Amino acid sequence: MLELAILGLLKEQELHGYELKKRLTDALGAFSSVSFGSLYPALARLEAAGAVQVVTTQAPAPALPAPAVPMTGSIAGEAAAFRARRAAARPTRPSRTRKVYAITARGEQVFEELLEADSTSGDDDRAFNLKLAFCRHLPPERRLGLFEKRRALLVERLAKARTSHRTLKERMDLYTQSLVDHGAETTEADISWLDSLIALERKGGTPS
Amino acid sequence: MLELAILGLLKEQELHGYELKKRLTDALGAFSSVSFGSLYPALARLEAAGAVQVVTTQAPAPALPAPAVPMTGSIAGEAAAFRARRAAARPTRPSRTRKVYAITARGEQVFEELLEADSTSGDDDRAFNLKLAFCRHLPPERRLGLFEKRRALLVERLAKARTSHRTLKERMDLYTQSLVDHGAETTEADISWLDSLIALERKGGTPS
DNA sequence: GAACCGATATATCGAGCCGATATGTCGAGA
DNA sequence: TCTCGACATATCGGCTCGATATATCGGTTC
Repeated sequence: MLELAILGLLKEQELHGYELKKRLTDALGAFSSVSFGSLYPALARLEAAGAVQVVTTQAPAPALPAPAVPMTGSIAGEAAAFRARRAAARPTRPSRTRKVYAITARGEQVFEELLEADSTSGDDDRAFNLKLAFCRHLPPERRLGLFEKRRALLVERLAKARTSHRTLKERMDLYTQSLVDHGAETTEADISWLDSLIALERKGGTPS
Repeated sequence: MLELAILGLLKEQELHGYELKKRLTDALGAFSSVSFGSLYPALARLEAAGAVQVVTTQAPAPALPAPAVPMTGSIAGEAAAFRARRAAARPTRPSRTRKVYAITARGEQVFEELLEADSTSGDDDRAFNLKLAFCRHLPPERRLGLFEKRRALLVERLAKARTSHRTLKERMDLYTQSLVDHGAETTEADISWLDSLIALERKGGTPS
């Protein structure tokens, strides 16, 4: 499941592990945190599978990522200005011992397989959020299929929750009842949201 | 995290592993699925820690296996109810090789510790749902503390999502933007729900 | 200028959880 | 009879996590 995120990010830009982790937690931190303990093994797996490839080690890679940091030569003062500039625009300063990864042709193939695979894990929600974050790489009809499959899953989950709530209401205490109720409402909201996504898709409003 | 659920169920009734799994997936299946691959090791851990205890093996199981347990289980499944009905209608003859577990005094202690522990895992949501399903065993003021701690976490998450959405909007495509938006709305709804739970708690409407 | 701190960067470890699978019993039905 | 599905326990490999180890670099502090 992490592979999908890694490949999705590498599809856009070559990155090293640390930066990869920062982008993952920045963009999707609310939904899923990523730890180094899973990131680095995942990168190793992908490399072993030929899906990614180390393109740079120990070098600042002058070609694309680093836009030639000017490095003002003044010695005294303006530490505040320097700090502000560093905080505002930070183009990934080069450092020693980093491994920059790039996606391979095989990796592109794996990426698409992962995007369309039925989530093997029981954690459907996280998987769908991840897929949504990268579904722009899918052709429109497959994207639509992804949305509708997700919608069907949510409808089924809602139905199960409703029958469960009806048949077990007497046995459940108020807290569990409230939990199930709220879960059902959340699922309803998810379905409505998916409906809006599907409608947008049918209209043809496909973004970049 | 599974320990909490196991102890919570065993607090109400002595059960064997298979039945334990069925009740878990029946009642909380919408939120978290439980597999044997985690259930049996968890039971072994709990037994090693002295939190549970095997009370019956090779159960002869006459009419009433559990002595003086009034079956007030609030967490029970539709299928479990069906089985109970069928068992009442026909004389149950199961079964060989099953291990019925009971909670110990030490287990009760562990249960309360788990209920109040800050979730060590990154999976806060599942953990809170589980805690809510068993929080009736907590004294009211601790229950309130649990709710308010959860509320604070959600507020923080919402704030982070909002700033993230503001600062990274340009980088994100429409799908990811929609995902973050919907996540924020869901979190808002969660906070409102928690507010209603807190209000109910302050009013003193403590159930069973 | 030395000593320290935080950010950068890679990597491993133990433990928990999951899906899949193995093993075996039992009752119902083809 | 013999197979099929439910019951029941248990293990295996794999993935993810939090914690931890290691090391460099820039900036702050004394």
